[in-house]
Amino acid sequence: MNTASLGRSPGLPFAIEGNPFLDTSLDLKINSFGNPENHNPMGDAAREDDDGDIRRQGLSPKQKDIVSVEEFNRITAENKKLTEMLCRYGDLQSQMVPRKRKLEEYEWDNVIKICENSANSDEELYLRTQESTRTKVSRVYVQVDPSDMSLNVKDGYHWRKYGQKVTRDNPSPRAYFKCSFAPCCPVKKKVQRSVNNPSLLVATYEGEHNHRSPAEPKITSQSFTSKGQPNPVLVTPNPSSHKTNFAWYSNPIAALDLFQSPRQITNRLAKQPVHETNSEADSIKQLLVQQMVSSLTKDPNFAEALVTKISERIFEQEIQEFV
DNA sequence: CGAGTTTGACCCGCGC
DNA sequence: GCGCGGGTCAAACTCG
Repeated sequence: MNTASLGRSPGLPFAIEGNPFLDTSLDLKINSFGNPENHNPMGDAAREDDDGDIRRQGLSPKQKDIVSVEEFNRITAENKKLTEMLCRYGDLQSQMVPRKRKLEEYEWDNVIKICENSANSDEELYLRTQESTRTKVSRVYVQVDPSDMSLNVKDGYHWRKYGQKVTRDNPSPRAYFKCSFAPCCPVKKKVQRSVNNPSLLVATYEGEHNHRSPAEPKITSQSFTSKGQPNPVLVTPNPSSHKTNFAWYSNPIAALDLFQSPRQITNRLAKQPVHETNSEADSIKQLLVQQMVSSLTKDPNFAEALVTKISERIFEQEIQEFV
């Protein structure tokens, strides 16, 4: 079973998809977290197992050597902790089912509106990752200035362009890049303008980086407030480079503040027209879902922050309805 | 001078 | 086998 078939986990707004910015160990935890049938500490080889939990007996002798007992125990404990977090989330969510709409729906709608609403920045970045089967393939959508004809997607990595082609289904040329940060990094990416929206760059990443990100994009702390207008702005590693809206991708905890209360979002939706196509909206939803999932596994503070944020929302909603 | 880009040629898989 | 189209190579070129 590959991650592409996971879809959303039952009861959760989470979809597991490929992510060029995630390291392998994180993908392991995401798979385990998103679907119990995908516990897989060894990647593709162990993924062939049809059994449920991580089971060392499902691994080859060589794989058993690689996966130490300590590592296995550590992952198991980590998964248990994450499962508990999920249970807490599920309990909280179940309390909200009688509502007209579930919190998650409000949240996703809000994320879409935020994307639409940040058009004043130099570049807007909203991402969608699209998991392929064995090789990591993910897709990133970057909205840029339509007058900017370059096919440059700033994602923190260093790329060397090795080719450009005009494809049949799109009049815009497709640029081919290889990761040049590490000499033997196998990751490639293709960048091409969307055929439907020339201001949208579509970057397709293939493979996984075998090195750490040279510099994770950072966001300004004031870009996110739970009260004010969210305006995610990226401060790239190079201060002289462009600002990019890369925010919830690089700081998911801050992105939690993007989730507004249902009432706030309803007001927001009433004021703003929807420009997004359904597919693009889904892309953004999946992006944020993935971001949240990855952060849930990667950052121990994120799970607590998520639970806290949901609790706050429930409390806030109760207060509003009481008033 | 080194690193990155451009661009025509070439390779290869696929459908007919 | 042939043509098509996507992907890659590599020499020439550009730029800092």
